[in-house]
Amino acid sequence: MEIKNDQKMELAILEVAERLFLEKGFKLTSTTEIAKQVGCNQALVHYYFRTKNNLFNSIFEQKFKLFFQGIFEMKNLSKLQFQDKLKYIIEAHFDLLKKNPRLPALILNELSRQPEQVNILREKLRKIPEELMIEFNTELQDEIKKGNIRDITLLDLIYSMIALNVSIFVMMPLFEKLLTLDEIQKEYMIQHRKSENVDFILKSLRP
Amino acid sequence: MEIKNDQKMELAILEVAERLFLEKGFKLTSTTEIAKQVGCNQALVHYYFRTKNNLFNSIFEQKFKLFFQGIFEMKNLSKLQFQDKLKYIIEAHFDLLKKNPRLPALILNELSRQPEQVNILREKLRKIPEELMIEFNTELQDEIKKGNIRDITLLDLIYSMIALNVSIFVMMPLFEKLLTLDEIQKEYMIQHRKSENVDFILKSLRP
DNA sequence: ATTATCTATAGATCTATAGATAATGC
DNA sequence: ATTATCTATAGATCTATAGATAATGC
Repeated sequence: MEIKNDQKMELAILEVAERLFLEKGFKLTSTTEIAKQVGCNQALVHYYFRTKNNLFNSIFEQKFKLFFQGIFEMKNLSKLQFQDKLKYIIEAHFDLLKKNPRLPALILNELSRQPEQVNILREKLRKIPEELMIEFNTELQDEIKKGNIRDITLLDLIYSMIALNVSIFVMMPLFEKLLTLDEIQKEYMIQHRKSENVDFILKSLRP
Repeated sequence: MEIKNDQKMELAILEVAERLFLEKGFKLTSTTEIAKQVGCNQALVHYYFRTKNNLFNSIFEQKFKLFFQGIFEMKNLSKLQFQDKLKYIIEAHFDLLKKNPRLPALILNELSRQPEQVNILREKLRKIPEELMIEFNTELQDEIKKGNIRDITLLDLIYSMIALNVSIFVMMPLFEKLLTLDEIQKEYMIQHRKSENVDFILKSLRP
């Protein structure tokens, strides 16, 4: 159907698989359907990746890393004052989710499969945000001492951010079904949520 | 294996099915496994419910109602002042989730199946909380006018409550895997989260 | 020669039903 | 007689592989 010349077949399989795995999760995605949507036969999927598990893992690992390291990837924010920095982080986190709206659901649903895999991921996680978290935490404690924000632990703050940010994307499919939203309404809701989350958190942190 | 005399078989099937559907969702739960865990043969599951869909729906509908009407079921709270009432509602919602920790995931994952079902559920939803929401909303607007809390819409407030409350239960399986929590740590986290959510919301609502 | 793609198929599911047998209620 | 339970099986998947054929790189 499509023109898939050269060595692009492997990439095409990866692309379709990524989309389907994000949509339906591991078990509900069949190599048969992947092949159908790619436009090749089902055996070819196994030719390149041998097992469905391999195919899934090569996608999942990369997405998993993206999700978690993205949280604390604050580049050159050192000049900003704390409130603005926090606002920037919340918004960056939100934007990351907006670009990968089905990612949280995938991680939450699929991490229970494969207990061995969890250990590898745990290690990968541990390395990434350690220094950044410590750095940000000292800043947070400074601001609390200075009386600029109320007393709160970094973990409680992060939880609130993740909960508020992730929820809109996790619940959006439900809203779409129940409220029959069109694209414009959906986009509006998402934009509103972004500013509202920042506002809600900053207001809660007032001394 | 177990003693299943009398007409208790149907109930036994429902119980096991409920647990498995909540654990694994519709498609990943087989009538074969339900039967195995009940201790009967697979045909019996179909004898009582004919199709797997029927079995699922009879469970899902009831759970779905439970989840949504629970949010606004504030009994004799009229005497309390607004802040305390809000605290009570947040905690009641949290407790409901604690009793049904896998329910949100089920609803989020399974509502996409069966578009016909959605309409029925939408109707059921519409009736329940209408008056309660209006009543609570006027109270909210009163408090804002009196200057007791900052300006916020009811929907934004409800979103924050649901997002903060639901997230801990949706994310808990992930935490358990990644942080290898035992039951005591888990219970502690949940209790902490309950009081923290109330605190976070009330602090954010200060004028 | 090697690599990519295809056809065909074995072996595991899983749902739903048909038809036999056991248990129960008059 | 009716209802509950069982055995057996048809028909749909689905994953993974074997083996044939086509395409590509020297």
